[in-house]
Amino acid sequence: MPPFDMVRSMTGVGVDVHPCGACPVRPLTVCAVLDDEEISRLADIVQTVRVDAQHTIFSEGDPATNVFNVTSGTAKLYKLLPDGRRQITGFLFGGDFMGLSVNERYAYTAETVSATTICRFARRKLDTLMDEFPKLQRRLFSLASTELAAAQDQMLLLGRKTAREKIASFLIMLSQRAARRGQRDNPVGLPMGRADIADYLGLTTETVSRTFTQLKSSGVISLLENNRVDLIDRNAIHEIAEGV
Amino acid sequence: MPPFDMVRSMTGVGVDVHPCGACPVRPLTVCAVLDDEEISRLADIVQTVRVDAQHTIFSEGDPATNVFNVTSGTAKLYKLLPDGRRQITGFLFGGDFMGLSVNERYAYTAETVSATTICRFARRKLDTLMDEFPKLQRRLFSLASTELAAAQDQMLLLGRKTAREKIASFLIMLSQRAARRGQRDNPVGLPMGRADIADYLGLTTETVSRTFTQLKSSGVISLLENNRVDLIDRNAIHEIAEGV
DNA sequence: CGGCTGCGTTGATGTACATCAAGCTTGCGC
DNA sequence: GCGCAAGCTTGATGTACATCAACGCAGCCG
Repeated sequence: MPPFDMVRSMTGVGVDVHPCGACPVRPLTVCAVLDDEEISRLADIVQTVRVDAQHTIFSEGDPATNVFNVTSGTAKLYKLLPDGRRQITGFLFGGDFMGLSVNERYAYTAETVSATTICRFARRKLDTLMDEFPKLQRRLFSLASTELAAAQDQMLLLGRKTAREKIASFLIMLSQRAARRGQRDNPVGLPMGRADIADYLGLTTETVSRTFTQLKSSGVISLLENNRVDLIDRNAIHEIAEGV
Repeated sequence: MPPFDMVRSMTGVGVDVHPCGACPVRPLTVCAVLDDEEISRLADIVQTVRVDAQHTIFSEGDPATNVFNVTSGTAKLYKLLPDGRRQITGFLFGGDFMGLSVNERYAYTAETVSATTICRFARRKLDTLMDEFPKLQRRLFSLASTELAAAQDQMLLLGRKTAREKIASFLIMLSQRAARRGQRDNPVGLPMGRADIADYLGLTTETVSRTFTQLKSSGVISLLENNRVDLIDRNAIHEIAEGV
């Protein structure tokens, strides 16, 4: 599957879904700090595209010519080892920025999980705009700081938490991020499959599955239809997540 | 042990070791992008301090009033779970910046490993200076991007690599960073103890020790005095690290 | 000098999670 | 409606690494 990075028409990709002015996640994103005048300058260098589920946005090693902002849907970032072992380094939802860790070449592959709309910026043009609007630069720096803190949390999870604690942490994280997007924080939807969850948490699909059933048996969660999870005892889940 | 964050005189801490003009790691750090005039402005808000081994610089949860730059020695950053499990999220050597992931409060504890000299900046003053020198801001953003990419590598390591691959990756990383500082890339010194290595790689001290002896037996490394490691077959180590 | 302490190594055993292997459910094409 | 494929769950077994336990070897201090 060719990356759609620079391509305008290919399977599963549509262009110009909505203008920046009508962006549903503007207050969450990098755009939050810009006024209407400045947004229109940003709009000049952006292209909003729609991508179907399970499509590659860009691949590890590609020249990093673009950065992206997810406006709706779900995407994932991952790195591979030569024998196929995979680590998902992050899931992206509406409002999330993709490409902060970029240096010349993408250090990971980005793929959609569900149908997704994203804004695409040419990096060079965004750099120019950053020089013009220092608060844009400040904003991106602040986003990078936050993401760095999240990465450190994830290291603690991967290096030191048990399967049970990992799943509990994952559910809390999804719930909190849904709330930030203005959605209900319970029940929490799982747009990604078990394999993706496993590769995000450093587990196997079997262990993920078993741990869900175990949490269900102990009464702290309930598995609903459509891959949604009811956090019955949120407090207990939180304590499990923190390893108490 | 009280953090020395705001304290000028306490055990193991000395002040004003060298001026910025004579900074040995200036080309590696955030300061690389500033000219002499600008450096002198930076020097106004910086304090260079010397800290003995095994001292806490700041603790997780403290108000993040300062950021730091290590000029010599070794420090480590770590997060704890309530029951004492620990994840070291990074080691810092001369030239490394500390505090990029900071938001109001420190998200981790910083401790010296060996005797260390660090530059301390008041965050508020650095923020002001960033507004004045956009290239300073750009530089910090770029450092944050690089660190984010490193964090993703570490996630792959923690989530998907075997003990053998983790140790090999660790040695390669130390070697590359030594080279970047202008030091020899072989043999590589291990200023930290086995327990620190274990908590960085998500292992136990026993497994770290066994894995070192195993790598020694297979002839790719040799353990020298003073906790130094000779990378005999660098190529083999690289391949082990990448999981080939 | 001798005993103590901290750290690293090595050995014996245990276990959380991986691996291997079926079933089960759901959705889709024909 | 039937057959098939893909994904989830559950069970049996294996194993990499953790845990528990000695032991060796400096460095240090009395």
